[in-house]
Amino acid sequence: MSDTAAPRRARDIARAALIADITETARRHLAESGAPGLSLRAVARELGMASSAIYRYFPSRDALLTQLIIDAYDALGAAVEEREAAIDRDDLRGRFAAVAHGVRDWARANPHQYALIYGSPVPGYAAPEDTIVPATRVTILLLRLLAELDDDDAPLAEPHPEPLSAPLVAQLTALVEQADLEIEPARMLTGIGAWTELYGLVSFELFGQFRNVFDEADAMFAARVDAMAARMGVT
Amino acid sequence: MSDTAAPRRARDIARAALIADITETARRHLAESGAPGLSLRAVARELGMASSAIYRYFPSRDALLTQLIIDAYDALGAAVEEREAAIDRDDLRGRFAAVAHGVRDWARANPHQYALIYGSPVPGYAAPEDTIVPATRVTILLLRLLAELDDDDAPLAEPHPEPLSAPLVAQLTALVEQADLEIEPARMLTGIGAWTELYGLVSFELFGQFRNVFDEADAMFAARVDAMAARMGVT
DNA sequence: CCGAAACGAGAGCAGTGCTCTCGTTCGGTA
DNA sequence: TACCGAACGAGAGCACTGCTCTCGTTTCGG
Repeated sequence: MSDTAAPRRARDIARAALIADITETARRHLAESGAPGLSLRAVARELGMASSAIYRYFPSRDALLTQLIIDAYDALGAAVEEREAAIDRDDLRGRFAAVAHGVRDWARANPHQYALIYGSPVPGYAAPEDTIVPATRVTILLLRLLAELDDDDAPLAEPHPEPLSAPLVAQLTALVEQADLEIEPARMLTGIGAWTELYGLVSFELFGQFRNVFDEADAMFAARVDAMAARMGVT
Repeated sequence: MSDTAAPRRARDIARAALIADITETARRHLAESGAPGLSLRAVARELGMASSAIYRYFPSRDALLTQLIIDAYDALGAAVEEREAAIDRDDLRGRFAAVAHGVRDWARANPHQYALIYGSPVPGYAAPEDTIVPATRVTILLLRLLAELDDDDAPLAEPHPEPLSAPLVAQLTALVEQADLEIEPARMLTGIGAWTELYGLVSFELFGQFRNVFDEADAMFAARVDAMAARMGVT
């Protein structure tokens, strides 16, 4: 998947194909039963191989889960990027809405994969480096939007009663520089707020926190997305 | 715990004490190893009893988890209520900040319990009715705040480019009536946004989504709480 | 062509949730 | 008070898990 070395020898091709089969089967099991229900033995059984043979391809169950996490981040990123790319570049409001609704729609269509990447982490499990790049795909879309808003000098519409403290401004500017963009600190902070509210809404809906509160959350979500965009300065 | 029938007979007292012992031990294991690592057999072992004996008191592992969920909601609710109650009633901003920081501080002190109630739900597990009342304790504090703001006619400071749709207004007013309070729909919606952003921030921080982004989130969190309060009309 | 690496299968270990059975102990009632 | 059923604790056992180790077999490169 992330292997850059081109498989030359026949055995390597077979190996890559089998790895793909394993991840594909595992992904299907994950989609049906969730991460806790993902059983290495069940995957092996479905593929008609001994459970021990799986360990020739994945050193542990965690390694398999890591692959699924990367795949999930990539699938989410691809889905959202595609929706955002279909919007007119000048329509900043439409682009933000595309990102927000893209995240929600993908999450509702793939709840277990969403839970895998945005739910509670497995206690003993430390996310390896391989996961951080695909994890940023959606974030980057939002950051670009913020940068374009900054270009336009779009007026922020979120009140900050207290001026931002110097250390916080330093943190925010460091983040912006790290992304190689130009976004004023206050807008960056507002954007982070929108980012977290977005995932808060989706998580609440998917994890059942809106049960008996918003059994139908479409209108509420759309209105919140509207408000978030306005706060960031999208007209 | 939630038993209202007073234990009279000696056996009932012993039974209640043993149930308390089991939940206490389980809670400790949960705090150390997280929900997936909670083992009925390990709890039994520590209590010096056969694993099968646990089933005299909890019909299943899920039932034990349910008890822990209720306890976690209650612990969070109690912690936040205490902090909020210590603030001058007229200081609405201080009260909101107390709730927000109370949630975050409790979550950071009890990450596994927080994950248990606000993380990804266990796939096969359906939250029983017993959990919904303790789950609302923090929410009720926020709703009361919103109602007081409404009393004061505090001006909302969140832009809503699109007027709220009629069905959404209906949903919101239904929610407000259900809580037996008076809150105008737009403020209710803004409050829900703050509620979700609050938990989004805490979840992101605890679940590692802020790794390499905000390794130190105190200032950012405080600033966001400030902004949320301002949006709802807290001066 | 031959040896080393890769591979698949099977047995096995330690652990899990849960069930069933079998004695024991307790406690309300006759 | 004597008794009988309910509550109880322990142990064995089932089906399952992740993971390891061994032992033949297949494959492929020097």
